[in-house]
Amino acid sequence: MSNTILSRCEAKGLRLTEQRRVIVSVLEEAEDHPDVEELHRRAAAKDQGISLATVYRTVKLFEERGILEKLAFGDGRARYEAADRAHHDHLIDIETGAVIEFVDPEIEALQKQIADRLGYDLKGHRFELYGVRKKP
Amino acid sequence: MSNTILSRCEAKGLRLTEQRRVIVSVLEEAEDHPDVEELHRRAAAKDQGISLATVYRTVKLFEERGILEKLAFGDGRARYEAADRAHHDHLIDIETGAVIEFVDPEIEALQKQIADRLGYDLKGHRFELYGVRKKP
DNA sequence: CTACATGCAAAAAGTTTGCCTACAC
DNA sequence: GTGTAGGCAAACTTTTTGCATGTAG
Repeated sequence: MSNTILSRCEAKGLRLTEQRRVIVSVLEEAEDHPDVEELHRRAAAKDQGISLATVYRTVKLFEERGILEKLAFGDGRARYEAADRAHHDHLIDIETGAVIEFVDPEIEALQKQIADRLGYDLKGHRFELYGVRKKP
Repeated sequence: MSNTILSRCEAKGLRLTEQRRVIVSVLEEAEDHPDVEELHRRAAAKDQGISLATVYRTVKLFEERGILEKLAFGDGRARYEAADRAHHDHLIDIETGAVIEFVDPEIEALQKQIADRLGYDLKGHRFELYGVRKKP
């Protein structure tokens, strides 16, 4: 089974306009966590006519449909990443804003235990650590 | 040693104006995670003349001085809590926005291990889990 | 053909700032 | 008395929305 953002859009019956295809390709290619303006910049580089409003409407739609996840890292901007990726967590550098992804099997297991204890289901959960780079 | 927000303001030599005293008392009394508008509402209820701009300036100042921590839970608003409280983490209910605080010694230890491995110092770190309440 | 998506510009919502007055120290 | 804080309103930033037009299915 294909797990691309595009295939998930098709599976949900979303209308595949030119603009959405471009935004999807930008998302597929992104290896970082661009905010909406950055997504727009990259999309507009591929296809001039895309408006910022369309990018906002598209990421919001994709989030509602479970295709993207919205992240909030404390600066005032929303960031998005594909929701179907293997689960991972984030370490955010307080000073530079850099985001490091990591996976730790033990912390994954603990997350489930804690959520269970509190009566919660970790649908779309994530783990965010905020720190500063150690001086060597 | 007293660890109230007020005593930390004094320790940092901050000028204690009437408005700051009121905002501090609102923060001391808060058991939830009010956003800035809600802080302003509560502060204005105690002392009419406090402006929203002052609340913004005050929480920003307190954050810079390490007295408060800024939280971002995905809605577009900043929330603050006292930075000197015993460390704890947050479980955020995706559907209702409710925030549950919890502490787990194992996850605390793992956080430090992971940060160490990645070369980070967990200054002002926190742990946020996003989930949905289980249907019974 | 028709419902839905887009562009543009205006409006909202949240936050910051300039300027002048007021007050803590 | 002096430098810093506050009030007010304007500005800024991020996000949403109304409306007329375009287009995917």
